[in-house]
Amino acid sequence: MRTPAELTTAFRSLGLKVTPQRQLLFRLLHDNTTHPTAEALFEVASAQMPGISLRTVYQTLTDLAGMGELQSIAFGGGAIRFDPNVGQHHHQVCVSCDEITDVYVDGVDQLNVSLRNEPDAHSFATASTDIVFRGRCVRCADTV
Amino acid sequence: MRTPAELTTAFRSLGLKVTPQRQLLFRLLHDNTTHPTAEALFEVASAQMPGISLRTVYQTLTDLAGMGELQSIAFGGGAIRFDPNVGQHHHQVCVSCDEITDVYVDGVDQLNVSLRNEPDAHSFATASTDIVFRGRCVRCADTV
DNA sequence: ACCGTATTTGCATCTCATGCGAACTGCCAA
DNA sequence: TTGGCAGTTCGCATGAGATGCAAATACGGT
Repeated sequence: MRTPAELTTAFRSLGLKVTPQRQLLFRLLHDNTTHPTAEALFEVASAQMPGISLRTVYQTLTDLAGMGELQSIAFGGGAIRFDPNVGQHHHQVCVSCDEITDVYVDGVDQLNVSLRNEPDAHSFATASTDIVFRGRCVRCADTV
Repeated sequence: MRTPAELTTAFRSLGLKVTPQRQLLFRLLHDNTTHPTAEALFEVASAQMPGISLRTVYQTLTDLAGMGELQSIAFGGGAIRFDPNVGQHHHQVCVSCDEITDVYVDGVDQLNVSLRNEPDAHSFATASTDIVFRGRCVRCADTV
């Protein structure tokens, strides 16, 4: 997503207001690589702004996602996670500690997709491809 | 997953009982390609066995998934979906009608994965790879 | 500084999923 | 075939994640 300063301009030009709550969330999300849930972000935000509402965090996350500034991803772990990296990338998920890491993959568009009883699946118009690698991160590989 | 007959034997040999409810669910799930949610399966089951409990459906789905007879997959759509196809495959999801189709992909193991500031991501021990293609199915491509 | 409108907040509500215990039943053993 | 233990079913309560709603508040253009 864009910088807090750029988001401030973007929000204003859309008739949206830039409140202290939103500014805080802009800062907490910018360059954030932890793929936080709404609750997790709320915890961090609360530490810096006691009293901020979980509802506001949800609201702002929804707004940002709607503007294309955030990607929301649903892994199996219950809550939805938010990713300020909206570029073309994929994810590695550690099955042990749930750490999520952004990864970049070559050759995705060249994958050969086929249905079970047909030569190919060209009839489906793919708009995006999401790849999730599940396994063990370096740290957890040792502690097996 | 295996056939209802095979599952019956498998359950018995594990000390688990084969009830009419379970037999019905075995039948409804075998060769089922609709990737149903627990609720969806409950609806179909209720039609054939009025009074069956949603709780029982959840219970049996959990059991089957634990035995490796079902794969549970979390797309963004809220409820978890179950897939009796436990072979190596991936999914196409129609963003318009939510239809999910199994697809087979070549070359997954040859994908070149890299981190942002490192040559590769070999430090991560990938155990499985899940690919989701999002787009429009044949039917929904027309009705744009 | 004013005022209209967007936002924040807290609470209620909703969905999906699981915990729990009483009643029931499959199925092994005698 | 029957008895009885252990696994199941089922309904209700509970919990997590997320959203609807309305009153009070505050941003920001004028």
